[in-house]
This record gives sequence, C-alpha cells and structure tokens, in this order.
Amino acid sequence: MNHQALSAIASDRRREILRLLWQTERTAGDLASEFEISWPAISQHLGILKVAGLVRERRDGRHRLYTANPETVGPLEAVLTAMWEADLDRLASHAEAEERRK
Amino acid sequence: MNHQALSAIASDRRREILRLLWQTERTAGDLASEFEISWPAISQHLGILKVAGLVRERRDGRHRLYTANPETVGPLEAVLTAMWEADLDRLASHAEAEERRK
DNA sequence: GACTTGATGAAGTAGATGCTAAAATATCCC
DNA sequence: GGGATATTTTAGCATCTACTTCATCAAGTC
Repeated sequence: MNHQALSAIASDRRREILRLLWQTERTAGDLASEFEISWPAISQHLGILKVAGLVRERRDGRHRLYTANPETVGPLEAVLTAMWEADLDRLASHAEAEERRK
Repeated sequence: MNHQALSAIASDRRREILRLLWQTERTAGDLASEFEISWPAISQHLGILKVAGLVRERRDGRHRLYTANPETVGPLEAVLTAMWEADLDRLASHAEAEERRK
C-alpha cells in the first residue's frame, strides 16, 4: 500500500465516490450527477484516486469509465466497509437534524 | 470506526507516533525527543489521536503517559502494519538518496 | 511560597486542499 | 472541417493543516 491511498480515502467525498465505483463501473459524468459539486471537482478527485491506484480508467469513445481497482481496494475493504456504514449513519442523522430544524 | 480515525492515520507523522505507542507506553516528552519538531507540535498530534480514540492518556504525577488504544487500533492493525513497512522503506530510500547526494 | 520540570494552550504563518468558473482537449457525427 | 458532447486542465480563492514561538498551567522539590 502506498501512502497516497490512505490520504485518498481519508476524504469523505472520495470515500463516497469510491463506494459507488466499488458497486459498478461509471462514467465521470454519471458520477458527477450524483453529487452537488461541479464536474471538475469530481474529475480532480478521480485523478487523486487514480494516482493512489484505487481506481482504474478505461476509455470508450468519448466516455471515460471508472471502476474501483479490486487489487488495491480489496485489502482495504474491511476498513472501507466500516467507514461507509459510519458515513451513511452520519449522513442520515444529519438529514434528520435538518428535517427537525425546518 | 469514526471518520476522524482515518484522517488521523493519514498523516505520516501521526502514523510514526502511533507506531511508537503501539510498541510501548511513553511520556509526551519522551516521544517528542524522537522527532525533530517542537513539543507543542507533538502535543497537538497527540490531541488529534486522542480525539480519534486511537491513543489513551494516563496521568502519573507531572507526566502524561500515552499508549495506542488496542480496541481502536486493533481493527486497523493490518492496514497500519502495511503502511508502517511502506513508511520505513520510504524513509530508508530517502536516507540513501541523501547519502548519495553528499 | 518560589523554582523547576513536563506538558498543553493560543496566536500567527506558510503551504496544502477542495472548490469554482472559464478555457482547453478529445472524440464522435454530419 | 465544424459543431456537439464528455471530460480534463488551469487559475484563482477560501479554508484547513502542520508547524513555530511565546505564554500558561500543574505537580513536585526545596
């Protein structure tokens, strides 16, 4: 494991991206539409994940398809799964708090 | 696992601190003498590790003794061990390069 | 109580990070 | 080639982080 991998998955946003890519291959645009931030922001996160070796890029015409790299994500799966759960819980309770606030 | 834990161990410096504390209990000062940065810097890192639940503090007179918390570090041990190895290799090759440079 | 030692707190700074908007690149289609 | 679509690159900005120095606190020693 390289030390870029760890700081790559320390970011909430990148963990969320990685979670989606762990499920299925997606285009950058498809991925961007899941988030509220701009396309370039997503592209930058993908770049970081790619350098860290956590995602793979495949070109198909004018699309670029991304997937999580099983070789590098695999060893991190236990940690990531725990984090993904914690993240979802956190998001859920945050959404609830928002709801109450209204 | 909380999300502070992951960003806590994403830092090279904090991983090094945690490596030492995983071996033996140490005072803050003892720890600080292992590094080239200032005492307060170490103290700040310990604070972050403590909030993340990765280290425990025990007071003994005017000393504060720190250890890695096995409950929280345990589940991360595989990842950390891999990283510690990579870190040491990186440090070693960096030292070599320095040597050649002279 | 004054002094020393071990440690944290507070304020400031330089550099890294995450984002945005605008520009550039690449591929497909006509 | 020229236009449309998918995506990245660049430049700039605001915020966060790791560190420093100086100040403070707490416990033990005389």
